[in-house]
Amino acid sequence: MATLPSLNALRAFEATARLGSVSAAAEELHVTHGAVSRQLRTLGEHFGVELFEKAGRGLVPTSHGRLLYPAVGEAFSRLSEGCSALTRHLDEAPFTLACPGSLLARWLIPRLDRLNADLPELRLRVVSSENELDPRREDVDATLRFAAPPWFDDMPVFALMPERIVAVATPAIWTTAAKGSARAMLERLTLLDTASRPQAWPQWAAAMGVDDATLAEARARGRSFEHLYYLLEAALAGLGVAIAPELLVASELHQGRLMAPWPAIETDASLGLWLAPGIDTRRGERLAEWLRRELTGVQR
Amino acid sequence: MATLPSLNALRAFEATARLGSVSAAAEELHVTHGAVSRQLRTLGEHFGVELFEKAGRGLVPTSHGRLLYPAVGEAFSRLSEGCSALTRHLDEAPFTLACPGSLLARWLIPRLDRLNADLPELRLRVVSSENELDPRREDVDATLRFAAPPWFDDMPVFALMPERIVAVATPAIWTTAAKGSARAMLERLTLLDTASRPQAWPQWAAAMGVDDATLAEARARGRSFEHLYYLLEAALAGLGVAIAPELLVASELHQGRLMAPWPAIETDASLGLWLAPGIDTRRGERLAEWLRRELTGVQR
DNA sequence: CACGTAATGTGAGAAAAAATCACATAATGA
DNA sequence: TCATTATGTGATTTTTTCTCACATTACGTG
Repeated sequence: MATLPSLNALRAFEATARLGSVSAAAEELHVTHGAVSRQLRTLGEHFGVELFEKAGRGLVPTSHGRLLYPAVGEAFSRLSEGCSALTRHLDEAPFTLACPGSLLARWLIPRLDRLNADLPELRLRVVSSENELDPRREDVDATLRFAAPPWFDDMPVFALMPERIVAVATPAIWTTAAKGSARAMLERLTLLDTASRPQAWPQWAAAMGVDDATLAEARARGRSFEHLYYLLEAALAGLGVAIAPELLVASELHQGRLMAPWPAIETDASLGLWLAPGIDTRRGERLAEWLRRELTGVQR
Repeated sequence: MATLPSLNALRAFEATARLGSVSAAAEELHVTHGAVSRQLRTLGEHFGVELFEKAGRGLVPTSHGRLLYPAVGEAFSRLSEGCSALTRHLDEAPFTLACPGSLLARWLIPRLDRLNADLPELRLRVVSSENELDPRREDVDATLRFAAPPWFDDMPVFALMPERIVAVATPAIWTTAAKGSARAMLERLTLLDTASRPQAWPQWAAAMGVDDATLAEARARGRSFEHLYYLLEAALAGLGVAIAPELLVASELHQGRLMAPWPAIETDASLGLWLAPGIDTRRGERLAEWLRRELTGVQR
């Protein structure tokens, strides 16, 4: 294979020959006419002949240019065809987002219509998992979940917001029970949590400055549920004080069905979007951007 | 037409996919493996997906890479085909060199076999013209001749050597005539020249410091011939002293059939090779290089 | 199973290519 | 002839690409 001339020069040649004008080619290639003119000069020098001659206001290929053009034209249209086929393929494939059931039910589903309307080209498909998610699943393009570092370093991750957990219960609980210190609350009320977040109460207690012994006693009296769904039902039924991500109880707090006397505290985990390696990054970025907008909108 | 990714990145992709190895592609493209690796990364980022994955010691295209490869492979082979077709066409076309008859007969023809043997790919065709040459003739790729500046500035020219003219005559003339000063010679001998070089004797006289009046008198007694061929015949027949380019009388001087008592002088002209615009420059350059080698060989 | 070997990946800086700007030059058509 | 619309080009800046050196990963052999 003889050494090819500069590919950019060939592209300039193709556009100029097709359009019959340096200026038009320059516009198509989003450069100045000077740039195209130089490329053509380079190409002419490569072959040692003039490839264009002036014809009125524009240029026409010389006999040598006419000899070269068909192959170059076909080559570039083949290239462009192939690249856009891949792009189209990537754009048309459904994008699969995995997500824990609780997050799906309580945060994502209410926003799913809007998400599909805003990013229809994503062709979003959501799958949930009741158990621990594996972000490396073959058939998953991205995973949305809370997780604490360290994160897999071979998977790009968009950290969306820190996890904030909050202690919630029905207004009735708070009025009948002491509203004093966190410690007082722990001593008198029943603690509710989920099996998937055994660290939630300890983290909360540590942030509130409550000693381990008091917490241990309280937890011994508490109850643990398999899923957030049951936890919330229990809290709403007035069984005790639940600890849960603020994001997932926001609507109950807003409606007044649950109340949170203490501000939410940040844990070391974050809500993040993990992208499968080798998967369409651009669409992952678009999704992350949308999620981030949605989340900052909630905080507003 | 969607905007294409970097063409060099596509070329790196094509070579890597075809050879199954970054290193092999790098070698083929005459760059380091690092350069190819970067190009592939760029291309992957353009599409937002991985195009290769590791397989043993090398790489194989992912499903996305396999989707892209056929088009890119075909495109590059089409490009390479087209470019080499043009190159081949240019190499195979005969190369026409124009040249004044005197130069052709007395310098080029004796060297023509060697020239064709050294540069067979030139497919050299020589045409001569008895009258003034027009280097712009349509059917001529290059013109070899003596000319003084100013030169056409739209035609590339390779200046090969300065023109040197020398006064020559048979040994008999020099022995019978005075061998004294140039002025003495001019006063006693018959001056011979060609109609195409009316400035030759004046240039020589000026270089030798002879006054105009003496020269004018001498020329009045002299004879002018239409072509160098007749001039040389006259000089060899002992009719007088001829002025001629040293290059064209070198063999007679070497054989001793003519002698030159004074050294040759340089004129403001040069022997040069004029290339027609729009014509294969590379072959012109090869020819110029050969001529230059040949001329320096003669001076040796 | 550690080790040599042969790949690829990557950060920093050097080198090369390309683009721009501003102006020169050339052809056209009123 | 002149305004208009092109292309060509020198000098400079910007961008891209490459190289180098080293890190990392996979393979196969003693």
